Amino acid sequence: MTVGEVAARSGHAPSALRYYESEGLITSERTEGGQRRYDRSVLRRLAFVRAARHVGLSLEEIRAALRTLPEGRTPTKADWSRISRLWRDRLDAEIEALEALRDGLDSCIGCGCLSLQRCRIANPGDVAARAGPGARYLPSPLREPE
Amino acid sequence: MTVGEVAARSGHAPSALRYYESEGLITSERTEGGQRRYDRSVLRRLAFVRAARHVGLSLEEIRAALRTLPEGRTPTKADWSRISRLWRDRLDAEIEALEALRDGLDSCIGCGCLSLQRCRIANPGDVAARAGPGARYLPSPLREPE
DNA sequence: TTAGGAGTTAAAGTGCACTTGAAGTCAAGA
DNA sequence: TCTTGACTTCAAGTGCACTTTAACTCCTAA
Repeated sequence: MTVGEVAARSGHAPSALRYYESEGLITSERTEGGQRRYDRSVLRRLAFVRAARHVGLSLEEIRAALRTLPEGRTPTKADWSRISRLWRDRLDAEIEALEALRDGLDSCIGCGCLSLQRCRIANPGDVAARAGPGARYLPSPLREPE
Repeated sequence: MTVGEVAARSGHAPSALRYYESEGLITSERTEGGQRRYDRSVLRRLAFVRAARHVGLSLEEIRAALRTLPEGRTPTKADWSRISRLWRDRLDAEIEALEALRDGLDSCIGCGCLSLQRCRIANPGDVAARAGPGARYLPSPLREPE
């Protein structure tokens, strides 16, 4: 498949495909003339990339996840499943944080207080405290500013 | 209050305070010598800014929200409450989208399929379709790429 | 064979939300 | 008064994830 075909079928822009390749997320063969030709399997990788982006993973993290795919053989369902199961935890954590924020709204901001010391919304260290060294890539809405 | 004091008490870096002022989110008086002096009310505005950022609002949106505060009089609880009630809808939408994604994981990616045409995770147009012209500022994990 | 749509590269640009740096000024305590 | 830490501005830099541009080459249908 050509870049244009993959772009159309995957929904990623051609420039994004080249970028992903430069970042080591996907690979391609080349024709004599130097044009890219993709294996069908790239579509699944790209689907994974898109889904992972939606879950809030950075390209860095996605690259790390894709690196755990087997080199020689075609990835199986179990391979993809193993990788994507990690998202579950992440999503649960995000949902939990958002729910805490939402419920806090009713009791705290909903009442108009916005107390600086006590309010967990205005001062969400406790809600997002997990965003320590190990949580660099939490999606921005939940990430604690420096 | 000086910049340093506000920074310490609000948790925003001094550079961020200057940036917010340049962006019209907060204001300050000046001393004879040109240094900033802040009113105590700026702390509440900054608390609002921080909370709104956590909810995923852009500075542009926060500025718009702050513009609806009364010019002349001190904002009341009702004023803050009115503004922050909008977040509730946003949070609900986000939580809903994340839950759909999470539940989809179990049935779809959990099984390893990642089907391009049918999978709502790999191809989340239906989940995130709301990210049309009016939803520019959905937090990145839920925003649909162009 | 040839026109022209599709592809190539490297480098620069974009947008957001800031931070950093340089060079200089202010203000408060000793 | 003097020192020194805190402040000032403006411009440039940062990080992520790409997109755009320019100048050029490839490949396929007519």
